[in-house]
Amino acid sequence: MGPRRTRRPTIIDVAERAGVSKSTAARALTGSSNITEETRDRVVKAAEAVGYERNHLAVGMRSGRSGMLGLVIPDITNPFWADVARGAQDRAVKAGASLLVFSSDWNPEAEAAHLRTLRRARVDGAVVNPVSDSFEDLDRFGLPCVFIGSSAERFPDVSSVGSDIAQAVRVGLDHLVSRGHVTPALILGPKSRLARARFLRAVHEHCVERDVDPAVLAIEDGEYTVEGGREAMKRLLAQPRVGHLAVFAANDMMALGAMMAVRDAGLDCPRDVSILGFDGIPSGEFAWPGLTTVAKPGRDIGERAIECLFDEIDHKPEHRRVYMPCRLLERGSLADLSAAAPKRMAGAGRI
Amino acid sequence: MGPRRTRRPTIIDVAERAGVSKSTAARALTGSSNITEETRDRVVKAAEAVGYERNHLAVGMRSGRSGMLGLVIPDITNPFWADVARGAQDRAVKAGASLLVFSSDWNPEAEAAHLRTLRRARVDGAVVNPVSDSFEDLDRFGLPCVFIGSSAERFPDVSSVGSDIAQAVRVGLDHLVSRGHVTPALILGPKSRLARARFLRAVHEHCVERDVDPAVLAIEDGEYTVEGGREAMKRLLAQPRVGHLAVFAANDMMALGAMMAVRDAGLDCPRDVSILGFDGIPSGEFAWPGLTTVAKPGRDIGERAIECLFDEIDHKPEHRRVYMPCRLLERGSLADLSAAAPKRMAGAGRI
DNA sequence: GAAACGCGCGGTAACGTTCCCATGAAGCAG
DNA sequence: CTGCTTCATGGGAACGTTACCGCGCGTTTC
Repeated sequence: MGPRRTRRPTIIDVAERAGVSKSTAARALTGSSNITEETRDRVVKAAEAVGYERNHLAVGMRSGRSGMLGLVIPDITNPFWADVARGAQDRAVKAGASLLVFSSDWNPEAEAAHLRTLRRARVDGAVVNPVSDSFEDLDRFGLPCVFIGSSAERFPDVSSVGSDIAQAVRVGLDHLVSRGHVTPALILGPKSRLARARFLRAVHEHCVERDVDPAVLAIEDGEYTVEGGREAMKRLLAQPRVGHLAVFAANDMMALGAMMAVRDAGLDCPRDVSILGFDGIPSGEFAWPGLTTVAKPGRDIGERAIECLFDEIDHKPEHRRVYMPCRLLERGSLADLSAAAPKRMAGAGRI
Repeated sequence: MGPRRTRRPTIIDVAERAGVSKSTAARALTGSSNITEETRDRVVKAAEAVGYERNHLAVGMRSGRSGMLGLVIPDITNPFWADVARGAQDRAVKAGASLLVFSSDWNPEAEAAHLRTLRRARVDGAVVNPVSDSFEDLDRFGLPCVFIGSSAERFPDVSSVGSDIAQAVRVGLDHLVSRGHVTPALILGPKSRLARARFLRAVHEHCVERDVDPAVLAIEDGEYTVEGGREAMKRLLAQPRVGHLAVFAANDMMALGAMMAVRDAGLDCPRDVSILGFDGIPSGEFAWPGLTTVAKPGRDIGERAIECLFDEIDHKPEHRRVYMPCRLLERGSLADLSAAAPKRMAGAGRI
């Protein structure tokens, strides 16, 4: 930027200008004791005068703490992970640390490469959404580490932060029931995914509590994408049914895809079909109708993960597993079939 | 992670194990010349055996290049900036560098603080979307720097990368015209914004070329938000008009808000009103109808900015101002009123 | 056959910081 | 007045790496 690209002032420059040794200058600047108030003043003034800025590289070398943290997520472009990154960033900045952010694209090799880079950069620790199945790569990391997400459960020795799926499913189902949808159909992810099993287990538990036979729930699987949701919904609509259909999708993208399928079939959401999503991506707000969904607290998860990482770095092994609560984001994709409020629906239709 | 948190091996450990001096080990590992193939092999083997990983902090100290770059954007949560960040990230990784990412929240003080942090971290340079109006903070940065975005034009001495607004407006207007909308209304941002003036100037130029009087175009202003767009569209709809209304919004959020206003008024998009957006945010895909828009190449901008930054770092002052072309993202929010293809419209309605 | 040269390698300094220890002065008690 | 403690300060080492210089050996060149 500026025309001059000159040598940056070091603590020695400061010391010379203040007429003290570099040891004294360092003491003054780090705020340690055993120093005259007058000397400290002189040093601080000198530092300002020459525009001194502590060299974090050198500090890192000397102290073994670089003040940098790593974040490895699948894709910063994905709104959920952007949210996580933002939370992590804010928390790191608050503690005076910097964040090195990497996207792995769900690719184990890229993940391993990024972890290597982080190690070489001498980060103090890292927050990772593990995509690799092999314990190998991740265990080799050898630095303080906190995992994010459901897949983290494969690694019992590592602290992890994630959303509370059981609670989220409960919130979603409670809302569905309160709107009169007692036996919603489910659109789930591929059978290979751990998250699917957890989701389904939570649904079963909820059903048992409410004396509903889980077997009556229609279930369709699909990829965690718009297309996957669209296809799954097509199959659901092809099944014989009476009256209103309610669907709980395990992912907002699938929910949006399902919404498209409803439109494709010439039906209306929420009049004919109610859709509940899961994630809380911003796109859901602009769909028509707005997608009602159970929102994961991405930002909180990011913040919390960094906090756990600090504990890990300081060898305070307190929380090993943190599950953050999700909350309902009510928009317009659910019909209200409950006996308590049929007027609202009817009214809306007739005005 | 692992139970052991032991000292990391240094190049000296490698040298000892290979039975050479650390100079030789360094030569072998940096791939420089003047070394026997056999010795190099021995050193490399030794390095692998002890699990050696070069300490980038030390390298940075010695060489004055930390291999780290900074990225300061308003908000990583914003899809456009996430896209930029992703591009920057990928390009940095490709060059073996790491990216320190910060969000400024359009707050000049936060921006200044982040720039200070980057300087202390000894990054080799930074890519910044400048929010501060004052040249002061930014000029003080004193490191190689590339700006992103239209506001960068306030700083003539700094390289910048942005989208080519003139070209984008042209693409948008050409598409509108090709669909039979010759005199679209405009929804623009606040008068205070630089981007507004640029947008409007491009529209005028286009009109002059096509012998259209720019004065006939209806214009409404609003904040760059959904609500701003909604209000602006309300005002447009309140004006007397005959037949179909076409609108070019200067921002996707505003366009989505406009779409809502159309629905609020009991009208249909694209039957009664056509809407063209500008940005290319993913949410536009899930709106109904899908939002046709002129997409900014966020990822390319990020990549290109990092490339410029490398040039800046290497003192190759080649491109000072780079404008990246935008492209049309055709979805469903435009009616086709052109004489050339009325069959498609009619056909779609009758089948 | 001696000088010159190239090449592989080792020793050392330096990057900027902080921590430990030594030094000397001042204060204080015996 | 002496011996002890206290305290501000300075000197030096160390963190891990690489660049520079010099040394010895083998090869080439009149």
